[in-house]
Amino acid sequence: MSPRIDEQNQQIRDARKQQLLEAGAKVFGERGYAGTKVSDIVREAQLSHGLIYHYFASKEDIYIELARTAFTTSYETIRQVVENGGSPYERLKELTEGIFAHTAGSGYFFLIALQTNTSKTVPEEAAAISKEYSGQNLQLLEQLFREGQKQGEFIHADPFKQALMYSSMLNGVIFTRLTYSELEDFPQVDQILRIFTHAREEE
Amino acid sequence: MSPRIDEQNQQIRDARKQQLLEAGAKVFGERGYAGTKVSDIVREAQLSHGLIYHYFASKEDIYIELARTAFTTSYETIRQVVENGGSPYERLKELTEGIFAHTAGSGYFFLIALQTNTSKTVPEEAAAISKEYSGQNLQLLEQLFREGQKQGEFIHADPFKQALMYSSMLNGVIFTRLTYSELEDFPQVDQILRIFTHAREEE
DNA sequence: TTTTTGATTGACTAATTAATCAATGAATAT
DNA sequence: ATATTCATTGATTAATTAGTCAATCAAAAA
Repeated sequence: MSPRIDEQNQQIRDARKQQLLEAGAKVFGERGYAGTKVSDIVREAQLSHGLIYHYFASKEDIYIELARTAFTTSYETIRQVVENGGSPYERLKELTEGIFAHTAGSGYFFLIALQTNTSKTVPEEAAAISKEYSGQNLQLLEQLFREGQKQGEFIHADPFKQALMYSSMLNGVIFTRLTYSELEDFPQVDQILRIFTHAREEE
Repeated sequence: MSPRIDEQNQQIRDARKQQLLEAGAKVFGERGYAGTKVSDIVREAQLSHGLIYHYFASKEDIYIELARTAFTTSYETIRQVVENGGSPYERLKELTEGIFAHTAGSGYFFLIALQTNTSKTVPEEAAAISKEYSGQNLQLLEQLFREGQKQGEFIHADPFKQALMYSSMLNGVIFTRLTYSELEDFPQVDQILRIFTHAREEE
């Protein structure tokens, strides 16, 4: 009776949706929400214009789903490392290296998170998600800095500001690296972390 | 014969153009090129929709003029400080403090320069200007790091990468500060510059 | 082979936004 | 007062882009 069984249809649907999300991540990341046309996404995905509306209600909808993914994964990444064992410095280093490794090839989800955080033109719901998670991420980092200061590994300074400084710096460096992707050994994690630690000549 | 003398007309024209450029800087900075409507600019400037086309050929045109201003002034700022007297560290510190002071209230020109550098949706001519000046700015910084390393003030590392690191970090921090503008004493310039100097406990 | 179901297409419509232009307004010399 | 010139307006047109939908296609059961 059915030309395809449900499971097969589900597989097709999953694959197409994934294809559209990946294409969306790329073009939204590169061109921003307002700068991206629906036609850009479907061209990247090599699908027809109409099909995107079979899987998403609107351009806003696909962006919101991407933003949600970006924030939940970044939060989980940070939480896992921060709640890990090891000294605060070790955890901060592991986190930093992990983030750089993760954004090495394509930082599209990073870019989506960043623009969702900062742009006034993203869908309202995405901005709301961003606000929620950004605060949580900062709290995790703040706690890490607090511990590191208590244990004497980190210099004393307002932990919240240190968390802000850390994420600012990360944003800046990752952003730059997406432009100069051919550079090897950029950035040097140890060098960056010197901002937060006590003086010591080289590692 | 003439209802207004040329000089008067010129004054009016100058004032209006300035008004539109300031409004444009604000909304382009906040919303990006693609996210900005011509109606956003004229609303901000409190002028009629039609008038913007009396002073600029197109939305692209006004953006290009803003981008040019952003890049020429940033280049001049950097050049002046870098070619100043003082040790490399002193000059780097002066530059950094100057940039933070300059972008304290509204960093609209900073934001325009940044997005012109990184977005794929800005007018082609603006992107060309950006490419030219960004390279020049980096060269100035690279030279400063080279000198600082020669004189022993700065740690040894590829001067180009240090210049990139410096500008990345600046971008990240200024960006963050535009969101958290209520923060006092953020960032601490001395703390940032520790990335580039030899170990020493506090200043 | 035929039928059925749901994915897929792309021409079409609707909505948004850039750009135009005929009409108006404000200031000043005559 | 009137005439002149140029800045200014906003309704209108043009161009772009989001979203729709009737028709088509592909795969498998009957």
